[in-house]
Amino acid sequence: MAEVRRIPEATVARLPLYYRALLETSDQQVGTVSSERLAELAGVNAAKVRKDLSYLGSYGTRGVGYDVDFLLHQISRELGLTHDWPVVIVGVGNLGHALANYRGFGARGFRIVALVDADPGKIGQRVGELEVEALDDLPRIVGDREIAIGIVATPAAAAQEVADRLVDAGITSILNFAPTVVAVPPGVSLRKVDLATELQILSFYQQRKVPAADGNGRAAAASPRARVR
Amino acid sequence: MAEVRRIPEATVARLPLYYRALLETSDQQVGTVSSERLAELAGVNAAKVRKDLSYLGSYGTRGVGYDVDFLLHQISRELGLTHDWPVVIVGVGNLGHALANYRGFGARGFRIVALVDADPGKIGQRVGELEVEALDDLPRIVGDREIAIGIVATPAAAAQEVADRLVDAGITSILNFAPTVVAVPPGVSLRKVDLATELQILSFYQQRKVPAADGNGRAAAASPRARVR
DNA sequence: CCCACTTTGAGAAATCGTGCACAAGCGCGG
DNA sequence: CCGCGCTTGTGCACGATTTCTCAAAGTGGG
Repeated sequence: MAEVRRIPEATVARLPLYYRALLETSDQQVGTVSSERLAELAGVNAAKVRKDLSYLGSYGTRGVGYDVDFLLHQISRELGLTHDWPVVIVGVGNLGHALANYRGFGARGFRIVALVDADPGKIGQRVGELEVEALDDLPRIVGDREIAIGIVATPAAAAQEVADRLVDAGITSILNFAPTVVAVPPGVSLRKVDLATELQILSFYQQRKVPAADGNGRAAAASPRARVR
Repeated sequence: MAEVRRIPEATVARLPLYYRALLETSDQQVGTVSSERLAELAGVNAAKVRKDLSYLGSYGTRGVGYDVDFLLHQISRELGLTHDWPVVIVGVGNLGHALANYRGFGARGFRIVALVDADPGKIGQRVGELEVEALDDLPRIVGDREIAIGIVATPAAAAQEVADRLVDAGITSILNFAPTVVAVPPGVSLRKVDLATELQILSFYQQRKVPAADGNGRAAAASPRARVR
């Protein structure tokens, strides 16, 4: 078998965008899309779309475009969305609760199959279809249900400890919502979603828009500058 | 006055990490930190820390390190955290609700001052200290309370429309939680937080860890590869 | 006061990502 | 069967980011 194609990280991060754009396109009975159109839907430029897709293989047809369903299938396969991934959420506070009920995991492919919390008071509590289980049972839960992906939705102080336990239990991909840096051993993937950080980044650019605001705000019409990616 | 220092986007995205690390350090009565130590806390490498901080100015002391409180102040100022930013959340569903109650906006600097929803059934409903208001009142709300930052927590289908209304109302920074691409005019900053995308990225790397799993899972021990940033 | 040691700040090289430009390939009409 | 128009795939130049490296600058001990 051929060696595994190396796909740049930046490209991987955009594949989900294309995936979503294609899903919408597919719903509309359109047979093919051009890189131009796909770029518009995904909010990037056409050259980037073509380059990104070329890493997956030559799936387009010159003069025509990409077959929507075929490309959709290829990207699905590449992203590992052809089968379901069971997911465990640790931390059933405000955020964990919202995540558990969140229908918008958009494309399927992910299914929350366990909710875990350290607080004995929460164990047994029902959330939707699930019942909150004990943190100490993680190894059994992860093992029995063949869970590979864990979501950390605890307070910052508990995040590292929880991540460690997830890894010990056999989890190899972690999505961290706690506002803190978490370290994981090699071989374990980690991504983070951090509200405070995002707001602070916005704040940085926002601040630069108002040239001389000293305390009150809205000194002048926003200068048309600074675009955040 | 000197021209505005240009700070690379990648650096801006890391400033919040340093900020948080410094906050923790400051709590511990430590007077100075080295780039080495700061790097450890922020989960990056020391050279990067020094380069990043050097964009802000020469705030360190050779042979000693950085004065924690002084650096903290400089970064605060740079990020615009020296004053409060009022924030409006649009969409009071599961997610909006959780965000409204979320205490973990970590460092202060941001205060949710308005909740808005399009559903007449939700208007008037209380969430914490706030009362849900009508989407149509956005211009007044944003104007009166001098809000510059808006959070979109609606379903994907409504996101673009809501973003447009936010912009019309005078918002110039948007944080989008809806799983869809949103376009904004120049001069408006936009960042997104996308659960589905993050999970799909994890899935991509996760998939590559299990060499020959065809349907069942756990074919072998995870190969120690693929690190996601 | 000088020396050894530590740590920053920044030049320079290496790597990564982006966008342009265009040749190559494909479908369609004549 | 040929030529035209359209769109992909990709080489290449450029810009951004990361990493390496080391001189400069400060501290503390003798």
